[in-house]
Amino acid sequence: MTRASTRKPGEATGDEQAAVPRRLLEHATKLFAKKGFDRTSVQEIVEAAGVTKGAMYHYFGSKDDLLYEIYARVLREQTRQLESVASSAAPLRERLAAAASDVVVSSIDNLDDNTIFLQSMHQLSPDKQKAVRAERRKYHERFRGLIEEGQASGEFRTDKPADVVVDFFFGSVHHLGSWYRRSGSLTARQIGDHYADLLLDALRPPA
Amino acid sequence: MTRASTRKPGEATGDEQAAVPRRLLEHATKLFAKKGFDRTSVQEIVEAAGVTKGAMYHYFGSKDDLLYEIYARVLREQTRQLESVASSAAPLRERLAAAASDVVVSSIDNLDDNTIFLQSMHQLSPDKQKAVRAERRKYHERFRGLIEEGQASGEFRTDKPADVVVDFFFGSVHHLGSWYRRSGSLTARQIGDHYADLLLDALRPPA
DNA sequence: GTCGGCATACCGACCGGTCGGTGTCCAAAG
DNA sequence: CTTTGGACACCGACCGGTCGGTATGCCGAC
Repeated sequence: MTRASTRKPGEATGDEQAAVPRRLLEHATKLFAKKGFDRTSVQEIVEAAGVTKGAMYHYFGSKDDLLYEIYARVLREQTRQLESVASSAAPLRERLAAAASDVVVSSIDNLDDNTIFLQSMHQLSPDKQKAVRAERRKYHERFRGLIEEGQASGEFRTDKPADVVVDFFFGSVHHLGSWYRRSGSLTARQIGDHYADLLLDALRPPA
Repeated sequence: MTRASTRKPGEATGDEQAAVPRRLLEHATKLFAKKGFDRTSVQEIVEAAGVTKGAMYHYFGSKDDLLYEIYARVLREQTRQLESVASSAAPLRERLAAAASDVVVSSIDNLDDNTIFLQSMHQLSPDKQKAVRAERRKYHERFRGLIEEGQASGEFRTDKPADVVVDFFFGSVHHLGSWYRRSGSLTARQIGDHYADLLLDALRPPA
């Protein structure tokens, strides 16, 4: 209407640059994190993204779909990152420390996604929830593999089951969103290194 | 009508023993934990509790109120328990280990309340949310005090800020509900002791 | 002309909360 | 002993509003 310039779909137009699906995902993420999934209406999302419901239901099958896409993107990214660090040639302790610190930093960088994961996972439809859980599981198993490697080599204590340690650590990571504030005195990397130190030292064989 | 026996209000009647407010709280807890706060309708709660909406709004001011009462009860109990352990005469390391293990056990015993805390806290009205946060904060500060005591005495490492360690640990605790299953091979106390060990060992001064 | 890419109007379901009533018990009056 | 009155505990129909989703139409590009 008001905007008469010819443009190819998906191309930038100046103020509202990104393609429609991207904008929807972006604003949905922010709103879900701030108000929760159920309390964010589709109307709010499309208004924030500057489109209408028709546009949204043109690209996404449902409100659930939106949430699922947000999850899937984050999970893919974190899995990719872990795989890259874990399979490097560095010594085991360094690989684990890097993986631990990295996941903290990336969780802080994307605090919104993290918050959503925490609060809204259980509101997904059962089958989509299953898909997300399976992906998350793969991630945890890869991480656990690092710990088991250290237990086998004698570098890490063996009196604590590796899966308990993994759940222990990722509990901490998932909860970053509930207390970390950017205004705090510590940077994301500092927190990440602290967390990695705590994990590594907790894994030292007992005296 | 059908029940003609004389009884004092609040007294057991056989099949539906507990008083109405108690029953409401109990069933609300289960439903909130299973389906989330927003997805549980007042109608469902009162049906599960075997009463009507009129009864519920007679005892509680709102659906929010129900949630708040659930929180408050758990927080009071955990605070009481921590205070009792922390102020005992035992050596510091034992007090901290007991406090850590206890909070894990109590969190597992009341997995539902824990789940709700995680998922629904942000859906409370702002002022009630503030009240809950303040109470939670007091709890954390008491716990942090134990760690600072050990840092001052040289028993614990001082290169990690105590509040980071507290958030690290309680992240793990709050997330128990997302993975712990009663069908698993470890008892609540075993998990608690594992977690306490990990915490205490992570706090050992570095080599 | 027809097809993708939206906009707009609208539907039916549901939800939290309200409100006028009802049964029961107890205590004081007669 | 009987009556009365009213406090308490609860019932359940109902209301205003909101929400996810859909049906239909328009419009420029090819």
